[in-house]
Amino acid sequence: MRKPATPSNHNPTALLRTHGLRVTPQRLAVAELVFSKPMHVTARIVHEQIRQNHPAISMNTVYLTLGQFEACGLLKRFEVHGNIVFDSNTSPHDHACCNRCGTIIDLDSSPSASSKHTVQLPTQLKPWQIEGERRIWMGLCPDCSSESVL
Amino acid sequence: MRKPATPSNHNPTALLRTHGLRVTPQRLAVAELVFSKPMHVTARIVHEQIRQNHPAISMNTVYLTLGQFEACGLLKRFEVHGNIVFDSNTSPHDHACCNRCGTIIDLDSSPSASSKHTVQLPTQLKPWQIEGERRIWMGLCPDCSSESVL
DNA sequence: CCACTAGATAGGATAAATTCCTATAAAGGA
DNA sequence: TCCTTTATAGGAATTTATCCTATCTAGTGG
Ligand SMILES: [Mn+2]
Ligand SMILES: [Mn+2]
Ligand SMILES: [Zn+2]
Ligand SMILES: [Zn+2]
Repeated sequence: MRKPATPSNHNPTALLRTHGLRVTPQRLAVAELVFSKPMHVTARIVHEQIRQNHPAISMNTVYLTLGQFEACGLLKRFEVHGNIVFDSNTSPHDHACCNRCGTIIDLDSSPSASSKHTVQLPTQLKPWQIEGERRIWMGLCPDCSSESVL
Repeated sequence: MRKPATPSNHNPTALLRTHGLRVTPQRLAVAELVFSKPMHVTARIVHEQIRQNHPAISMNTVYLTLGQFEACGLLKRFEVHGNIVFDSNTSPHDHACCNRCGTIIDLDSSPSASSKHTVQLPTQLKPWQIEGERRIWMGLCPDCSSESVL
């Protein structure tokens, strides 16, 4: 039995090729990082991480690469506290963000997540061409919440 | 019968005094603008508007003033497309934002808006200290939607 | 009506995030 | 290996928001 031909998300090289992106060391490094597991990253964080192995990688490349991954549908972009955050979990879900430490967590979809989207579209948005919906809970995470009591 | 003693929202001077803010020409001008009706404004927009009558007003003053109004509970702050937006409608409600022209509209609260908050708090957020929840629908407004077809 | 003081303002410096520009480098196909 | 297209690094430019400070003033009390 041979390996399946379908490129796996765990094979960054194949993933890039599948989406018509040239396989460069920088792009590969970013892919290996952000697709290793579901995560929320900013360009700055990616840059800091990648620089450990690619000291010369530029912010520009990081921005371009993340933007391309988004264009391919491999990442979703949202904003929190004025920063652009890229999410490698591309299925629809809500977030909670800690106002103090910046931690962002995924919220499990409600039981009827998919139906919710169609059912709960507000009447006023009928004439709109809605592309997406974003819900963020703001507050203090358990750690910061307990610290603030001290 | 005399005028009621309760300061009205339509009397910016009284509104400022009520909240312990000195009545300066700049502050008054900002108050007259943002409290004249429900609106969504950025510091830049407020600055441009106020400058028509107060050519020397600084962005710093605008930022400070809007921040103070927020601290008083007279404005709510949220973000969209990386910009800070101040909302003079302080009751809880969702928004829709046009990705092309930037228009922001208020969405009528769902029938059980208040109960929704307690009922729908995700289980995962039990250990959190939630301060608020933001929901934004992104897409194209009717105008931009029809233009994009042409 | 005047003087005093806490608070407000203008303007400039600073900071941070993102985009733009361009010459050079390199991936991948011929 | 050569060639064309695309990617990259680095820096400039833009944008937004905050910080700093000297000056000014609203409101208070004399
Ligand atoms: Mn997520
Ligand atoms: Mn609103
Ligand atoms: Zn936290
Ligand atoms: Zn529009």
